[in-house]
Amino acid sequence: MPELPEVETIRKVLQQKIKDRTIVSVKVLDKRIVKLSPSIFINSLEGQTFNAVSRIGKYILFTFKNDLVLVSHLRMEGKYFYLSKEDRNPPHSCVVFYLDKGYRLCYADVRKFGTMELTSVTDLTNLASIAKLGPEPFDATPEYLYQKTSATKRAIKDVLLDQSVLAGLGNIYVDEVLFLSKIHPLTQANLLTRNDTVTLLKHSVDVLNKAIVAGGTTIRTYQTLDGKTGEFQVELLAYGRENEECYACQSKMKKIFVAGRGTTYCPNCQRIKDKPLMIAITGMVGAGKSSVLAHLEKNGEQVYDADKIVANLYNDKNIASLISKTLNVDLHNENEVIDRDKLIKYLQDDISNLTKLTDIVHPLVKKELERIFASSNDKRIFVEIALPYSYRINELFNFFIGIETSKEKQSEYLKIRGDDFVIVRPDEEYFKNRFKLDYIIFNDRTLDDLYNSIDNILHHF
DNA sequence: GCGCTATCCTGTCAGC
DNA sequence: TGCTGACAGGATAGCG
Repeated sequence: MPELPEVETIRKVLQQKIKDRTIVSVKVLDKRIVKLSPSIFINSLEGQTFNAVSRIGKYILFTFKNDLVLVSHLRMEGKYFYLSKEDRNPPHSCVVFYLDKGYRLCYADVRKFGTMELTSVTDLTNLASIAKLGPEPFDATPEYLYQKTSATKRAIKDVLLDQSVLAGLGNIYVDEVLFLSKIHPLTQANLLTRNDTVTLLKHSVDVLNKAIVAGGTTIRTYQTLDGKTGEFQVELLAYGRENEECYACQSKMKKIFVAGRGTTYCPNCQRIKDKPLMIAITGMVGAGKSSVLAHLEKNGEQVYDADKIVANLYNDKNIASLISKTLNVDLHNENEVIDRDKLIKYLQDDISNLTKLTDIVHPLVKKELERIFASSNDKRIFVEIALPYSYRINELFNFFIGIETSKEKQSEYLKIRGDDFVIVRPDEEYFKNRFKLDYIIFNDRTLDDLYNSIDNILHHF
């Protein structure tokens, strides 16, 4: 996934290898890469001599001695190989440039996302892909960035990825820049201050410069055409560090999806301004989640119970109708809301019905929690939720507290409650995701001990 | 016009 | 062991 530092590293090596070399012939092995007729592409390039290799944003520009420019974008997996007579073309070769003295410049692209276009030096800035590029972070001013961010409500991560705003940053470096700037990736761009844009630009320039010195970042398959890999991955502070400790505060790094991109951030260092912290209280069935929630509420905290949200959904006529219609089964009672007895029977008839139901209900719970989050003025919100990791509901939460108890205590509790048959799945789910939790409380003593344990955690938020 | 999502594409890996 | 589906993400088309 080459971004500006990787492209710059590749450009430097290309410049050394192919300057003043002449293209004897060209073979287009995959037409999808070349954005014009292959025959025109080939005829235009044969006999041309490379003059310089430059770069704008993530685009590589091969300039020839007759004013022609080959504009190449590597997208996700594009690579150049400089090969001698004896070397075989690498797998997934798409375009081969046969050079003088028997050498070849080969473009290979596993996923065929890369592009090649032809233009002239004079028309370069009119080429659509180049014309819309914003300045690189090295050339942008805080005033420019502030003008761009204040004009949109999009998430700041989305804006920084937009090449028409700033050219050169991609998913990896945006995560790094936001981490260093202590800005949450989902922060609405128009809520940033001018000082924030100063910080963002400063860190953008710093990160890109450091990565260029390190020869780029090798996450998956990136390498330069002389086979070297980048070294910046060892310096990454955020990208790809989900569930690892934040280098600044030791909180567990979280992963969410922003603008369809995997995004890693620190929930403690990168908080959304003026928005509450969302803290999930999860854990084993019968371990004391509800007691913890009641204790927090008594102490003036804002609390919600996901089970109550579900119960409210079942009592909503529109939702009840949607559930019955989607599942194609009558679950109404005479008041047109969900009938609990019918629902339990429906679930007992076929265990796979549970998944069908949660496919409808869990996204609605997520929506309701999003609404609560968006409209709240509280400092923090606690939500008791048995399955926070399904349907990406976890993306709403900054921290997770797990409550556990001994098997003996749990069975005692379940005997009193008398419904242990439904409990297996939540506990399985809980233990599957246990390693992602920020705090775990083991509750096998008194209620006061449980309350003390939760109170001791609160000062972290 | 803005904001969001699907699409392109294939190797890799986790889960069953 | 082998199959399936999710995921990786830069750029863009298309939809509401």
